[in-house]
Amino acid sequence: VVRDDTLSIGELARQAGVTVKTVRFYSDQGLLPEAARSGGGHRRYPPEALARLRRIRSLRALDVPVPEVGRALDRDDALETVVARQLGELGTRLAALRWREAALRLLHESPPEELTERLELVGAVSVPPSTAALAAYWRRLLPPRLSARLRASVVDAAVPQPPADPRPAQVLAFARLHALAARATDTCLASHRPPADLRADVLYDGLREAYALAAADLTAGRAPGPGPALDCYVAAYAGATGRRDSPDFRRALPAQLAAADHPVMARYWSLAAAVAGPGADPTLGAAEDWLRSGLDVSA
Amino acid sequence: VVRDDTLSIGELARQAGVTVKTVRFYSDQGLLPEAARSGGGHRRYPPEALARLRRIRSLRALDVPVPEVGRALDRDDALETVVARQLGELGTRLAALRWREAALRLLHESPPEELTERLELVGAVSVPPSTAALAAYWRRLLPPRLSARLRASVVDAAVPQPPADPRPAQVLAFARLHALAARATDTCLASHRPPADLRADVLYDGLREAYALAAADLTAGRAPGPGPALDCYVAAYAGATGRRDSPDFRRALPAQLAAADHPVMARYWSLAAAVAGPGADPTLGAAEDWLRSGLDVSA
DNA sequence: TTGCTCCTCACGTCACGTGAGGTGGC
DNA sequence: TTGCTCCTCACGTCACGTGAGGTGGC
Repeated sequence: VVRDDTLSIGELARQAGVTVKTVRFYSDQGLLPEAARSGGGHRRYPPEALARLRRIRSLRALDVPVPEVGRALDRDDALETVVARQLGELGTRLAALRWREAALRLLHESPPEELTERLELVGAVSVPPSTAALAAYWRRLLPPRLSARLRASVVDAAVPQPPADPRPAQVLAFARLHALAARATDTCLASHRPPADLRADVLYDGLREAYALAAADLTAGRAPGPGPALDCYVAAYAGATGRRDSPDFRRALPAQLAAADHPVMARYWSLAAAVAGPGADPTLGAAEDWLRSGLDVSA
Repeated sequence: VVRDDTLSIGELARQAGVTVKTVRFYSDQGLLPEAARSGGGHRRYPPEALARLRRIRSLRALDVPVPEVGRALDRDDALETVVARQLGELGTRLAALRWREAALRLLHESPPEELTERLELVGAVSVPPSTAALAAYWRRLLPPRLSARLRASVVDAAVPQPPADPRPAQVLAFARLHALAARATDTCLASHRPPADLRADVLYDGLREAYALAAADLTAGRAPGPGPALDCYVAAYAGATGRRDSPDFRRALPAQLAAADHPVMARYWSLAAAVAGPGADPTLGAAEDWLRSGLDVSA
């Protein structure tokens, strides 16, 4: 009797811990070489097929797609490459799942009478969440004459990043921000545009610096008041309207600022702070508040 | 002209932020009521359909399956129930994804020469991981005469729970434990069974108590030595063999224990500790070590 | 009349699982 | 001879997306 070291499909499946159907599928896909068929058409596998099948199973257990498993086994792609790619893939899916879990937890913890409303609120934001709607809101809000560089930088600073592993409260805040931005109509936004003779680039360049200084003051716990941040803030408004910083200018500024205030901005910044969570850097809104308080204090 | 307040499928889709194909699909599934068809066969939707479609989209964004969405909308199931069920569903999937991510990260951080071996190692454990193989290992390891209650309690204490959000090192340790348990053959296990005249229930009941006391001592940072834990430990062995605690018995015990030692147990317990992670309760193995050191110290 | 919208099939996705109906091999 | 294994179709899964080929409606 000639000793045959090939394996039947059942044998192979059992030793690798998969079903016969699965082995048949891999064979049909060309992932697993059949040594030959027996007289009756039964598949016979060479002994190396077991190790190969185990590697297929290992990669599949990590959810590597079947075609990619094939490429990894046949050395077209290195194992390292496949692992790295799959890690990235999984990161995306994890982010989406974490967001969904926090959203569901929020609903689960909501009082019954708010459930329907909150479902609509969180259901309106995509999963994983996108900041595109908020960025669009800001682009419409900013003066049209602003340079592309400053526009991008302001949008970037004003739009909070959704956290990677959010708490339910952060999901709610983000959803509310989203709704706020979606409700803002173009006419409503246009009515709050600054006057046409304003030098937008001068203003926003100055504000950017002022906010950065104020944020540092805030983080350091300093009380609002005179200082480089406030000087920079006032200089931005003075420069933008072709004037100079002076006691008179400073006295008149708060009323002008208040007149240009958009009523929902306070809500925007408080929601943005809630999205970022405790311990995050101060928002532009918080910096603005700190600066205006400083203006009042020094008056 | 009669004012018609129905919506076309395109209108409806746009306002709800989904594709026309999707609306068609929901309509065909009976999720969305069509008011009627126009002369040319075009679907017309009543105005309430928009709110309904938005709710469908919200629930689908949370990955609630379509049939379940239908039940939630038609009040067969309360929204709360659906949310709770989906939260559970997501928890399971998150656990699996977190495990996979840690496994992939482990492979990603592995030196190239260990990659293949580790892939096989972690690929052999199911995702999410199951403790069934480890429990089976312990059931084969324990004396057959042990009562079901004690058997379950020992297995429970000896098998580490895989962490919900594992670090790569914990995945590796769990995979190694798994391989260790899988490699243990029945004959290898049988050769380490205790003698037949041993009163297994007396021994393991006593050991359970001794380990609990020793674990508390360990957690409190107490050095090995005489005390209630050690008394309990010695009493368990004495009682199991029909003897009494005595200086002679204590002197002879270490050699007997060493003779019965299973060579891979030290590795088992160190892996089990690695699976549990830093700051976890001491393993039974750590308690055993502490007790044996106490025996040596007091000799 | 010209685009745009809308219609209905039919098929694809992804990795197998589930039968049905029949046969090989110890 | 009796189970058990193995074979090949064909179809199902889940929530749509993608065409093809044709028509309605402003």
